[in-house]
Amino acid sequence: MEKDFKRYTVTSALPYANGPLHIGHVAGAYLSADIFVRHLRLKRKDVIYICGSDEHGAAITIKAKKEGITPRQIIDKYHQEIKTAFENFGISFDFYHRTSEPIHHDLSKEFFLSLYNKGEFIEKDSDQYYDAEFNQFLADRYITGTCPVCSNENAYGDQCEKCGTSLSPIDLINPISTLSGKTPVLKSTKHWFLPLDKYQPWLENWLEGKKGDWKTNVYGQCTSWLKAGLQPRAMTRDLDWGVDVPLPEAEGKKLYVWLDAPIGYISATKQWGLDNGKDWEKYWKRQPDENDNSCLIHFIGKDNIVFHCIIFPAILHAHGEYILPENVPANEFLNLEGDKLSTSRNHAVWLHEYMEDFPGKQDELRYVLTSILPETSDSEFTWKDYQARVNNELVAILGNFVNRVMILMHKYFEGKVTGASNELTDKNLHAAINDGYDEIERAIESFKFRQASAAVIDIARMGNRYLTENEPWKIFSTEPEKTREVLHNCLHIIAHLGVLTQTFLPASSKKILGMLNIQKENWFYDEPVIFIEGHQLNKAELLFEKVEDSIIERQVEKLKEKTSSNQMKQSAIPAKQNIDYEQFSAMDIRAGTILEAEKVAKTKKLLKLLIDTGIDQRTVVSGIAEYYEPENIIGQQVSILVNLAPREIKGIVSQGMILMAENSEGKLTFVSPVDQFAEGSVIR
RNA sequence: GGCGAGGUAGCUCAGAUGGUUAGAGCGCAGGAUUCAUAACCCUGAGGUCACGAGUUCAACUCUCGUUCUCGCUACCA
Repeated sequence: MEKDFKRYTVTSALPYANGPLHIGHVAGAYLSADIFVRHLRLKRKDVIYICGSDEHGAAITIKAKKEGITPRQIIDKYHQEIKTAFENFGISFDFYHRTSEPIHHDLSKEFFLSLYNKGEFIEKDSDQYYDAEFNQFLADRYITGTCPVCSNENAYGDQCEKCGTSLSPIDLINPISTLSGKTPVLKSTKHWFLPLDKYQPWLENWLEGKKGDWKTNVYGQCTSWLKAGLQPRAMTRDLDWGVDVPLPEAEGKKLYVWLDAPIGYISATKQWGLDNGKDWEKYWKRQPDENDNSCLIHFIGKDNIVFHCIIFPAILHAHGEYILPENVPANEFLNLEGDKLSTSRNHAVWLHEYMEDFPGKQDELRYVLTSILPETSDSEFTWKDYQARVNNELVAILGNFVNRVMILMHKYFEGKVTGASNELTDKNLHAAINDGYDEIERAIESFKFRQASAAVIDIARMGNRYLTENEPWKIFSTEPEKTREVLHNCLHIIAHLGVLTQTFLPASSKKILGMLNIQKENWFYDEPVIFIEGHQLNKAELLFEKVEDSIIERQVEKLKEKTSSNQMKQSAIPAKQNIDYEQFSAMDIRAGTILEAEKVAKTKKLLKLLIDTGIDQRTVVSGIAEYYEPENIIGQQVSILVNLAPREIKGIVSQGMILMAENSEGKLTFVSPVDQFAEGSVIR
């Protein structure tokens, strides 16, 4: 950020209100943003930090349906849970809103109408399934049917979860509405598309200007999309949950969740403005004088890059009145104990569970996560690392330094600051602290939060060194005044640590300032550190506690239990509908043997197999290349469905299907006779 | 397969525009010390900077190729 902005509008990705928060979310989009805004506030900048729950979209209605409750109940539950978790963790939003509020619906509609009236949308009619009984169009996920590829009877309209094929509802054989259980009818429906291709030249030009300024991972991802060529994208959906499309001819239609979600940043700001008597438009709209524009920064995870760097800017541009993001410092992903974080596998450290297990220790987690933020590439959280960082850095460096000084002050001077104490008398310390502030400021403003956090600890490290070099405990009996001076210098260092930790470790900062007996809501960077004559310090208390091995072991154990118990649960997916014997016997499954196997060119998963079925030798294309090497499966006996209609895959006609067993992680293994049986043996 | 990001000490990671002996923290070894939560402080060992070519007086840093990891996308029984 070269330019000095008058105002800052900072957002973090809206969490989706269908589940709780885990440390991956925090490390992705919230912690760095929180440090960033806390820093700007201490510089007395005009900054607002906005976020809220994203409460629309099909996934929420599906979840509600599954649990037999309303979408409203789902979002109320998770909105509250998420909001509380953020508060406990010390994420300092100026406003945390939710997209189900009327003000958001109104603004989203206004936004849509504005684009509509400018003629920015392309209207397109297409045939979609319609449930006559429920009198509504069916979103892809509301249709199930037989997958044309793998014959799975429970494939969804957008995807077959068994074989992973991306589908369109039209592809399904025997489509069934999940609402009425009846066969839906095809009916023409109109949708409004945003012609992203039309904005491509403008986007290219705009993004070109961000080269070198934006992180390479973000910029690279954007150019990757532009290179592929942008397509018009539907901004409306046939859904019953979301923001109504504000057109008379669009009854029963809702705005696409990715249109309304980012507008949520704006509507939240609007509500904040109303509540606080502020002019929200100054934070979002282009001002008559360009230098008066607010600096818009989106903090997100890398999965959101395309929406925040391409689609939303295109929308803002099309609207015309709004500012565009100055930067989108997306983080990569955080892994956990050698594996990806996974909500479905329950492989996660949930924020609310951490707060229960480690009450009052939010700063410890904040510190560890800040130290390992996935700023340039994926990074990894392990409990052992958590323990090491807390014990070796927070306890041993920062906490220990403060404690040493406080104890010495009380031991020698009854905790009272007297004599020359207004200023730091050691020039080297003074210079080093100033350098520290500069480094921290530079690092934060170029989104290098790990470096900034380390710089704070370095100041404490310097304090420890200063203490050992001057050894006040040795010289007290002979040079009490020198002792006093050394300790007072240390107090200045502690005060500066109290100032600096406000951004990173807000709760600990309060403790530090409390020990120094300084009452201040905020300690701005430009306020001097001065102790007046006779200033009485409070009692020393420990800032951080050592983390014992047993605590870490328990957490690691807990993680293993959760993951494995979840796998057990997942292995028991519910049974499908009953079929009669005739349907079963219609399938002709035989024992066969793989004669030849080779990778299908230009694919990752496909193997082309030649199978001896006893009846004949035939070619089958199978998506098992990720689990089997071609040369290792020659001679492998398999079960093969021989009377499946042939299908052309990648230009090869696949005649039949190999039966595979699949676990919850999608791993595949052959299903074959236990004993070697002759080719062509019937399986039933 | 296409595209993007990344592969730097045992571990986690830094290393603008190419330039003398490649850095930090942790871990490890040794020393010093006792004010402190056996913490602090000092010293040291440890890397052919994924691999192979090329450009250059000079490459971790630029170009090309190979390979591995992650992501997006395609294909997917």
